[in-house]
Amino acid sequence: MATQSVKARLTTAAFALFDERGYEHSTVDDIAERAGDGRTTFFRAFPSKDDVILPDHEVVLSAVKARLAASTQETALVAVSEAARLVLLHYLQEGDVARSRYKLTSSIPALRHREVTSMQQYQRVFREFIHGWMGGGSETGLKAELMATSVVTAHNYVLRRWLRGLTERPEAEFDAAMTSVLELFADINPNRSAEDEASLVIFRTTRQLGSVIPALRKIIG
Amino acid sequence: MATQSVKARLTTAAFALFDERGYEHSTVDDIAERAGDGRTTFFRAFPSKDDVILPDHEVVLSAVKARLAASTQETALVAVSEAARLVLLHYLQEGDVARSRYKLTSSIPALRHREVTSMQQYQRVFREFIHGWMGGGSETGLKAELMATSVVTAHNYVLRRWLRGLTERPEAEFDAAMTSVLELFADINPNRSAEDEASLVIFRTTRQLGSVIPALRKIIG
DNA sequence: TGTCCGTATGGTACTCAGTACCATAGACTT
DNA sequence: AAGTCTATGGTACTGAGTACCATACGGACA
Repeated sequence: MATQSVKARLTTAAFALFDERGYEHSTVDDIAERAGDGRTTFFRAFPSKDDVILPDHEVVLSAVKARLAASTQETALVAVSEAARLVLLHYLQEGDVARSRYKLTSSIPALRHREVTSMQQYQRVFREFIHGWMGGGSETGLKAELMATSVVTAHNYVLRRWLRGLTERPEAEFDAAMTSVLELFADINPNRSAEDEASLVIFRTTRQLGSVIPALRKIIG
Repeated sequence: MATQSVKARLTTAAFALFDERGYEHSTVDDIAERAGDGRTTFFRAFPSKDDVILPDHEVVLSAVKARLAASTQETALVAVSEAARLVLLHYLQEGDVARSRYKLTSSIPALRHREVTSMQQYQRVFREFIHGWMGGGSETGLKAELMATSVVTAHNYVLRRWLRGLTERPEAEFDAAMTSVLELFADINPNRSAEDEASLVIFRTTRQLGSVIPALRKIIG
């Protein structure tokens, strides 16, 4: 065990104890002792007891930031989608650990708070990135925020379905969810130019087609 | 002061102390003492130290639930909008108290967590209501969640602008924000029937209008 | 080999939030 | 007047989080 890193040792010890006795009945002393470390070492590795259930949050968050930073103005939306995908993939790779965590965060308020906070951090990163992509003006502030929360919400929705065992194809569902989110905001894509696209909008009206066509012809010219 | 309720006494004492010494340097003992109460009384009024910052969260949350419950299938969207408005109005009525809280939640992580949690609770109420309105099927789960988060996000966006002193007309901005959110989701309104509305969709194409009209005429009949 | 130094770790003592339990003071009933 | 119910205060305890100190380990250098 001494070959593992401090964080890894403490994390496995903590998950084992939480599983055996529950979260509240496992003290930080217990966790440190089972890991063969001192209490002080625990608090050096994790700022608080809660943080042991999301041991590599910082790493994933950095990966998200890096993925976003590596994009251009044209590939921004792809970057957003793939950055969110990174988070999902991390959970999928964790497998049973992610499931154990889900059990804990579902039942212990303190841990749910911790998880919500981490999601807020992702959301903030996405919001700032999207707002910057839109130019950063005050008139796009709300739209950027709506888009960021929607991306995170879609991610969480698919993640939760997978954690509950409701889907065998989380990645496919994620892609579908992300597509529908991006479609929702498609009209505010600042890269879309009127010239190089064949946009098409349909109105249905109670008026006869013949009475509308002259006006249409006048508009299109 | 003895005429005030326990909660009110403790709240004013807490805000005063937080303002003087800061949150971390005000212990629960200090707050209770200044309010003229015992420490036990504090924890009977508030489940934790954090909660003193949102003393009537439960009341507002109940009001939101009540407003939603008092709606019909047809007035659901109005109810959502007005329920969210209730939350905003409560903050506006608080005035400087809301501003003091904003200063605290902006700088103290523990209090920010507390506020985020309360917003999550609103979001949950909206999500369940909207999902029920949509029929509760699994195919509408994501849409309901997106809509609920968007409503809360729009509310928070306007609220934060007001808290920062960026707007003199928070209610008008709220209405505008809520309108744009509801427009965003307008196509998934389950009450909309094809018969009694004049829907209109426009496509722009590179083809000449004359070459498209025959096909259009064929469709509309 | 011995000394020096920076770093990682463990231990101790303290503050304070949160819980459990008990005692008492009013208020209201019968 | 006795009894009961509720609100409150007090005391003692657990455990998270912090500050500080001591020591052990490992490499650099003489």
